[in-house]
Order: sequence, then C-alpha cells, then structure tokens
Amino acid sequence: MMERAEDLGLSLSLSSSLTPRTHHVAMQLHAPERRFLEMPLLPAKRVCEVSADEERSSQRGGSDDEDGGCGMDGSRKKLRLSKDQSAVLEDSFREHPTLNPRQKAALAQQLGLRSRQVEVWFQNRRARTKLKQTEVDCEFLKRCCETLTEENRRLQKEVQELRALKLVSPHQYMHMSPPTTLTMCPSCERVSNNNNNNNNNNNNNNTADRRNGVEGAICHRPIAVRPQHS
DNA sequence: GACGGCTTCGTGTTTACGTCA
DNA sequence: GGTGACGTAAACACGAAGCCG
Repeated sequence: MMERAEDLGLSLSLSSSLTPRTHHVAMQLHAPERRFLEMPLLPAKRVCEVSADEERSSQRGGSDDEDGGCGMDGSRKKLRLSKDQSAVLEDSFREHPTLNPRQKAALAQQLGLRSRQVEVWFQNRRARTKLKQTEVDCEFLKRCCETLTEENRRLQKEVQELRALKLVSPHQYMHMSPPTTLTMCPSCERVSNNNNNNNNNNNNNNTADRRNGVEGAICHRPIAVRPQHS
C-alpha cells in the first residue's frame, strides 16, 4: 500500500523540518498545542499496559523495557498505535515536523503515550518523509537524465551534419543560417538572453524550485546561445 | 577556549506484527 | 487452519551536533 506524498507531509520543505534547537525552550504553546490539550485522551491500543505519566525518556540506558515497556522475558513488545492516535500524530507532524519538549509532553499526555514513544514516532516519521522525498527526487533526476541524453544525441547528430557540410563547401557553410542550437535550459525551461545572466538565473531557479517543492531541480548547465555572426 | 555532561537529531538496524498467497 | 514470505512500523543503537555550566 503506497502512501501518497501529501499523506507523508511531502509538501513540507525539507529545510522547514530543521527547527533550531535553541527555540525549544523559548517556544510558547500555540494553537495546535492548545487543541491537543483540549482534546480528550484517546484510548491507547496497547500490547501491554504502560502508565501514561511516565516521563523517563532517556534514549540510552533507560530502555522502555525498564520503564513499563512490557517484555518480562526481555523481548520488546511492539505497541500498535490506534487510528486516532496516528491521526493526531500526523496532524501534529504537519504542524511541526520537530517537537520541542513541551509539545512532546503535551502530545504524549493527550495520547496516553510516553514522551519517548512520541519522540520515536516523530523520528521515524521524519525518516519516512525523507525516504519518500528521496524517491521523488530520484524519479525527477531520472527524467532529467533521459531528457538530457536525448538532447545530447540530437546535438551530436547536428554536429556531425555540420561537419559534413563544412567539408563539402566552406563557402556555402559561411552563408548558412545559424544552426538550431539549444537556447533553452531543459531543466528550468528558461530562455537565455546572455551568458552573464546564466548563473544568476540558474541560482534563482534553484531557489524557486525549492520553494515550489521541486527539490533536486538543479541546473548547473551553461545555456548555449546562438552564435553571433559579425 | 577547552572540556564534559546532557539532549536531540539523523541514520541504520532489529524485531514484532499484520497480511497474503 | 497452519505456515512462510514479505512489508510496515515501533523500538533501538550509535555517532554527530548544539547548548550549558
């Protein structure tokens, strides 16, 4: 079952997921958090019972198995989140791909989970989002590569034809109309006016592409222009 | 400025669980 | 109904980086 990109929060820019940690403490509760706090606690579908107010979230040493996480025989039991819990977490993720401690605690309390579980869910969620984004980027670059290969083939053919013409009649060649060389960047489909603007245009295009969610739309290729005949 | 402790994150791996042939 | 293969996701391990005293 494939999840749609929007379901995975792929509309979020990658950079937006990097909330500066310095803001964690300073951030105040705002609308989504208040909404979480106002919502009723959801019954957690648990494989084993864990007290809701457990707050030990040490990532190393204090494993979940110790702090109420099942597994009397040492095996870790897996909690399966309910649909409602997943929905709330998804909503929260759309609002904030990363959580500050307050948000995490509020979410954990609301869902009847441990902070550590919320934290792990967000980590896995970010990883899944990145994986999906990578797949999308890969697909995009593959298409770019195909386009460029095709273009390269066409241009090589054109060069061969021109060389053949030059051998036949240099005089005739000088009076020909310019060849139909590339005047448009295939990646960003922007027509070049002059060489000086190419780099700037390309950089701007990259920025614009990222804003539009087209990650990986990188155009470093110089744009060929029609030869100037003086 | 160097250092250690703490926390969080990204990344890769392990493993429990659900589904399906 | 039992079973093995496979996919998914929760949990974990580990190193990197930032912050703070």
